Amino acid sequence: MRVSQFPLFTLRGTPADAETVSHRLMLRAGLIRQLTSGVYSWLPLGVRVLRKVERILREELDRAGSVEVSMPTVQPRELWDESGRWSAMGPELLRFKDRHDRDSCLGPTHEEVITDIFRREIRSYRQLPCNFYQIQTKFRDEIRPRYGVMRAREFVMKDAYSFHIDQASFDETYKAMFNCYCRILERAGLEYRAVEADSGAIGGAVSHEFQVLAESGEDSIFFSTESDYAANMEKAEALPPAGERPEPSEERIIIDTPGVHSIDELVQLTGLPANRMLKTLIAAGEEGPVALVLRGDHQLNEIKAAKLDGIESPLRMLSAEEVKQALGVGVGSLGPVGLKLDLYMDRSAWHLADFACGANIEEKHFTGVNWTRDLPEVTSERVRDLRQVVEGDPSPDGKGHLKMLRGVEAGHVFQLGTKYSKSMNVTIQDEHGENLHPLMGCYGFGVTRIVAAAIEQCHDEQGIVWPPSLAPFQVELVPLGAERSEEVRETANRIYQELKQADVDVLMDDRDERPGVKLADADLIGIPWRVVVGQRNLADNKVELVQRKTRSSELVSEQDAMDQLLAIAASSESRV
RNA sequence: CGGGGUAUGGCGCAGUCUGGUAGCGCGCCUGCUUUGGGAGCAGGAAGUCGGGAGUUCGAAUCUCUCUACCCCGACCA
Repeated sequence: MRVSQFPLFTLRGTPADAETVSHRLMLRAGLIRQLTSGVYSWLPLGVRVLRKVERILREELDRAGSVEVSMPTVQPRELWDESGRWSAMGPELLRFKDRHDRDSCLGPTHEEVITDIFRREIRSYRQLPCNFYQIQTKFRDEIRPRYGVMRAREFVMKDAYSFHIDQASFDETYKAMFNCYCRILERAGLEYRAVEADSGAIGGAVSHEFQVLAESGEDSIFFSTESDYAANMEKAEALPPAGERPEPSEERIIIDTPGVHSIDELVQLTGLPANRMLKTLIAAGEEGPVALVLRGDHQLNEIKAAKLDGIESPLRMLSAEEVKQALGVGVGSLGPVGLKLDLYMDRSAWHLADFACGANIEEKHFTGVNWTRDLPEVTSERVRDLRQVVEGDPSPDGKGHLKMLRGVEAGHVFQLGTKYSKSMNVTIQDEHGENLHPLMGCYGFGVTRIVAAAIEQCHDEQGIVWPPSLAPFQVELVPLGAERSEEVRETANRIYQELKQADVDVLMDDRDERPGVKLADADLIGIPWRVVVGQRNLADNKVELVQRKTRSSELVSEQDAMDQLLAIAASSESRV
């Protein structure tokens, strides 16, 4: 393409609203423009990147045995009533009425529709397993869209759904899809980790997220220094501390702690470390408040807490006022001693001896407290893993220690079990003529999001540095001063034609702009290879061949440049 | 939804406190010069100051109200 036919829409300045690198660069490079909150148009250059992503997805999904379909965005309420999600989804589901006053919604995901297709069309176990995917625009009315297309309300997702007669069949497909996602991200040229994830309300033991590593990622992922273990923060298990709990060596004493309402303040006042203190949090329970006791330096993992027996669902922590009202003491002075509530203790908290904690008396704390000696009624029966892991914790598989990285969730694969096949009354006859609810798997991948994630991971001061497989073009041809030099013009046109004939994706910047403008734009839009044709080097029969990633450049003959580019194009992933 | 902000040519902003009829930089258009890292000079186009209501002789500026967008928290591809 020629820029005169394929406008670039690059921006010199930085839009004020864009905070993250990828959002800024996507606007500056002319990939996207915002229409309204969380809703973006894709400009020509951006569309080409989307097509590259989609192409990889289609090839790999086809290879994995998934079959492409296309389902509607507009969906009738009745289907969602069947699955129960019309009421369960909440305001994230964008609802509207059509002209006949029928309730409808824009699909945030397509379990209902695919299940409906399945139950109408599939009758026999002989037709299983089956696996369908689509690449399609989704709408979720996010409370707070942000970071450009990273968390948009309207976005493109690849969603796939599989159906199985038994667990073995599901496991096989799950594994195939897991590997498929690994291949996709490898082909995209991105650094990523597949991590164990919590499957949330959907249930099912198996769930993995595919996290593209990036400093600015919204998710924290933990991995072992010495094994394959990797999990997101919600899921990562905190093991009990090693060894036996030390014996008590201090007397319990009560101290005045005026003005102390937090662990930090207690550390200040007493000089004791936070890891020798307890913090006591109060959650709403089914039969009154429940206390959750953690070590002072640890954070509650709300996903883990939500799964405790007797805890109100969804998890709700009592406000400071509610605590005061229920217990007659402020949140800053709570502790397990003498607390007449159901307790859950974190493993690390349970391992402490001679610790400090609130005395359940306003502005008083204990020091030298010990579980069994001072709290004989509390037993290990209520000890759970409640906290968030931190770097340096032992890996849950017993090998090595945990380190943390930030990631952007690009994909998520998990099992739905019979959630939809039951609620939507889908049955399949097995070989004995028995009717069974098929098992389902579902596999999501953020198409628009991964473009942002790729830029988060692949950029420098000057702009985007596309992995070749995602780049909108393979080669950018930059003639300098073509208006003044017939030789430049002819050489550039010749290279352009030859590359096109060789089926190399080439963009020629044929604008009548100064060299600086063209080169700065070339850096910004990040095409992997650049050929600069200028009078200066043509005098020596040379053109300049530049690699965007390394910024390394060499002066070569036109023929050498062609040979190198054709070799690169042939070996890389970057053809459309 | 709670908390905090912003709204003035295409983009980024000043002007608002202290009311007097809109300005700067970039971009855009024309011409001349320049031409290997975001050119120079000259000329030019472009704004119902987010909407509505009010106060006032007079409102971008003061008051009320509505709306949109952004940032911080819970959701998720």
